[in-house]
Amino acid sequence: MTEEKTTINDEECECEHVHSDVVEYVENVLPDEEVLYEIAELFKVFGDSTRTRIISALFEKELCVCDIADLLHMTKSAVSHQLRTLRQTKIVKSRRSGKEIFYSLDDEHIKKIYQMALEHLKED
Amino acid sequence: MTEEKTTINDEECECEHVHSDVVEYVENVLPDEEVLYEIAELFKVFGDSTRTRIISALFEKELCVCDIADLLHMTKSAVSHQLRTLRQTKIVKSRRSGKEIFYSLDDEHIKKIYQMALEHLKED
DNA sequence: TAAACAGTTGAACAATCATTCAACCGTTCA
DNA sequence: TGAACGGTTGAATGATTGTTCAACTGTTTA
Repeated sequence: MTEEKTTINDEECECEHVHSDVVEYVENVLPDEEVLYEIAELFKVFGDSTRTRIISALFEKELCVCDIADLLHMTKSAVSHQLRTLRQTKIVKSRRSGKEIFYSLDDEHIKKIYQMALEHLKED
Repeated sequence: MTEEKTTINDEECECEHVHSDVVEYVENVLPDEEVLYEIAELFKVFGDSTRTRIISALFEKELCVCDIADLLHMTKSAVSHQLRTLRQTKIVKSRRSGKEIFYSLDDEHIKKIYQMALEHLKED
């Protein structure tokens, strides 16, 4: 019944009766596969409490790696690894000043998304 | 200064010179650890493309498990597992109608968060 | 009642990922 | 110049998690 991958098959869902009209409609208005993947990638970055803690700290002030490590009781290495992810996804930007490197938020949307999540959690 | 939890140590960050005033300020305005954890948990749910695909499909129409499985070319089991996560986090609700179980979005905030992410991605 | 179908569930497996550790780079300053 | 410090990086490890598989529950219907 389930002829695997390679040639994606409609019967892969093992279903007999599907609401084909509805499915077809949704199929057509659904955003591109690629966009949905990118959305997931963005949220994945927020989906770690170390990173949400870093982000919420940077809402308040520009901070160097040592500051963040001290604030979160973590090693510089662990913090640096997470900052790398945040840098690569353009959520955070950095500037060097002498030996220190200061980090701050790079995007305004980030703030909105974050605050929307807070609102959602408050309504419980 | 920051005698946190059980025995967490200030030197854990291995830093010599920290901007203590700034750190102290941020420490005081930072949301509760628990809230930051919950935010991460919420975003974690969005951080998977299977789930973003399911969510965006449910934006359009109420769908049963078979419909979703067919739409995403996945097995019913895989879809059901993800729906369970979405149900537990109150993102999705279900109603039974005969043999079928129909799923739909449970929360308005979800839509906003999702759309905010789309906006963020468009600005590239 | 029993077959058939929609959906769920738990265990197992594979992949992903956060943290640690140790070695490294870049800048300052003595 | 070289020691000292802030920060980065890659490999290794342990934990988390998405999908598969097989067995199961609940509802309909013949």
